[in-house]
Amino acid sequence: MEKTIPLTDVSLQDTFAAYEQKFKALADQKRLQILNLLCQQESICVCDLADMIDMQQSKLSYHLKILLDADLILKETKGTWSYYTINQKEINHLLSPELCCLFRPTCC
Amino acid sequence: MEKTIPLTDVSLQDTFAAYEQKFKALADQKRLQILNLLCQQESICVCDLADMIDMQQSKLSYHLKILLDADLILKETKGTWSYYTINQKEINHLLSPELCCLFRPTCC
DNA sequence: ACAATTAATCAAAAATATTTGATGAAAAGG
DNA sequence: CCTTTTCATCAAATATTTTTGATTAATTGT
Repeated sequence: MEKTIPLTDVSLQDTFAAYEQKFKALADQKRLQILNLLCQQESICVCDLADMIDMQQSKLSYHLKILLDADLILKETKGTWSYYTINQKEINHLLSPELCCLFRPTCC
Repeated sequence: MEKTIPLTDVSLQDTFAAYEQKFKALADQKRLQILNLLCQQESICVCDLADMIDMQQSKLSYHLKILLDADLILKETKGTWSYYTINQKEINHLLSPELCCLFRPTCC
């Protein structure tokens, strides 16, 4: 007979999988620095950000994609420029008020 | 001439490094499941936990060490048993109230 | 039309993290 | 004592993530 798994456990596993992706995105110094900057800046384009954190463009795009896929940042394209902003709602849902000054906007 | 870095930036980098470790510890489904269980249970020993999540002992010890090193859980040894508890203070410092039911104790 | 700029993507290499099974140390119980 | 239980640690194998440099596509300014 097959091993059965309670339905509630299945959806809990899905929940953990979703949080895994978000915490993975947060689990990197460089990405935390990016969030910290986006948190103070309204919106920044890739080339400006590359200057600010001294990181080559392809590497920065890689890290931005990870944050974007985790829904922690948002992207708006204007012409050849890509402007990124922090996803305030998602960050606030995830992180404590104590982390507000570093990563949560509108807080301090 | 050497490139100089402002002092405040140096300590910001240290802060990001510290959070990187904590978010890395959270960035795994199995570890989130462990935290979720510890959150409801006061304290659990390794062998009971191994049964609960169906994971071999050496693997579980590996994951527990990562959570312990990140200060997200605490360990107390009694005889041959190791009992682990959630580090409520640290978890509360890190995660939002919205995540209370999954990972923050005393909340729900 | 052409050259330059912006940024995403790709494949290969390098670096890290995880899994596995075995071993060892410490304590418990007969 | 001797056997069993509990749990941490180790080295090797595997898997995943990150970095790098090159290429591509779209757009801008001349």
